[in-house]
Amino acid sequence: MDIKEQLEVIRRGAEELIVEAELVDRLGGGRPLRVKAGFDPTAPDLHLGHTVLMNKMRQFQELGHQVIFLVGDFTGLIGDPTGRNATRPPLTREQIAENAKTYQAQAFKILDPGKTELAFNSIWMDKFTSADMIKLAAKYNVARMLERDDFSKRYKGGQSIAIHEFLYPLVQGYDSVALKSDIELGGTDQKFNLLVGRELQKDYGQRPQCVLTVPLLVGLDGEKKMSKSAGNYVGVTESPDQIFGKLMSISDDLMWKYIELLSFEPLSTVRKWRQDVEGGRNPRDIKVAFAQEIVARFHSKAAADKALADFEARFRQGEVPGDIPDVRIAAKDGLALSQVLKQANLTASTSEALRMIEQGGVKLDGEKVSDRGLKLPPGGPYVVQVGKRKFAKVTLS
RNA sequence: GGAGGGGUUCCCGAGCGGUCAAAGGGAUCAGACUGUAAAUCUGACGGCUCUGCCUUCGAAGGUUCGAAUCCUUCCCCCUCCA
Repeated sequence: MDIKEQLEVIRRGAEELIVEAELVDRLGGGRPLRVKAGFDPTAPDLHLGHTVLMNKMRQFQELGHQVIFLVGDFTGLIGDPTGRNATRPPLTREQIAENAKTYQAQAFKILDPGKTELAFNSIWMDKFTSADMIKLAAKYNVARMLERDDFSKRYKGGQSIAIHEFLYPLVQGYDSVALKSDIELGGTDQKFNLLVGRELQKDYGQRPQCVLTVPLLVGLDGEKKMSKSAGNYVGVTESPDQIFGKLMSISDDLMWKYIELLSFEPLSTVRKWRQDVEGGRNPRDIKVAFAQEIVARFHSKAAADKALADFEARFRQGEVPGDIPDVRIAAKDGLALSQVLKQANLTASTSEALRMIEQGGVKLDGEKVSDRGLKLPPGGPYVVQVGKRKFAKVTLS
């Protein structure tokens, strides 16, 4: 592939490339580039937002470059201050080892293990002496550190910045020296740290790496960035039905952003999709194809087909899904439906159950229930449904 | 150390003695519609043994027939000055 085409792939969905001319020069060098991406093993629960960066790594692999998956096991001991307004508590070695393992298992669903160099920065950092550390620290200064937005905010706000937090960007930058990286990838929030790598490489007599940042994936709500705490995420270990359903729930507009950052389909295909939709094709079709691709990536093609079939059956035909939980409730004399809903965990409270009935959101054996005082005699199983998504097969005994 | 502002239901944010389970917005959930768990519209949105009752407005006391609203003490945030 020529350099121009490579660049187009590299820029896909990317936020910023520093410096393009330098990268072009390296691509023309005829050897595979060393592509570094670091992972802080703090969050073992990966969601699609985390995979944006991995997808970019994969693209580099497909272009024939050498990708380095760097686990920041040493840096994890420091605690990355990025985006924080308070000092982050460091992890223990055991926690880090555990998290790193989970990380890798998920990462290789995207990356080609054969083309991935796994690195741990503890390998060189553990050998670092105090003198080495001071030498490293001497290469940067406080004013430049305070250029970083989160540091300067905390500094101005009179909040504490521990000295060790300054070391994080330095160590991350030194990793680039140790790995002799040609280009480092990271989220936009990592830009400062990535640039430190450039400076340090220069100081250590290396050619400074290029920097490519990718945007943070927007969550399902289309507003905040995807994160577990905001509840707007799709976890890579979630069930096929859930991944599929959640992706179908994103708005037609947001869909394009997701496809750009998450799909492996070539750009030419994506362009065609856009044209099709502009020409009147139902965006739902594209969304389905995309959702299937993602489910297949983390589960299997078969799971993706099944997720689609279940989805259509349930939402298009209003059918009851096959695998609904069985619930047994001890009630010899029968039980009010509102109580059944609550005890089967279909609603959070009795009040909510009554509301659902009043609003016509409850079905019993496929029939809409309108009597809020309805009492079920003992027996069953009753197929109880709340809304479109919550089901239970209830037996009273 | 000094001066001031504030803590309200999941979040933001009104209320400032009764008409307050507490405006409005967001989120969420349900219904309608549909091409989808898109968009749009409608409704609900503390709990319960549900035409009533119980618990909530930083915490604990107090005043009052009656307090989220007034008083006291305490805890926690924020802004400015030194």
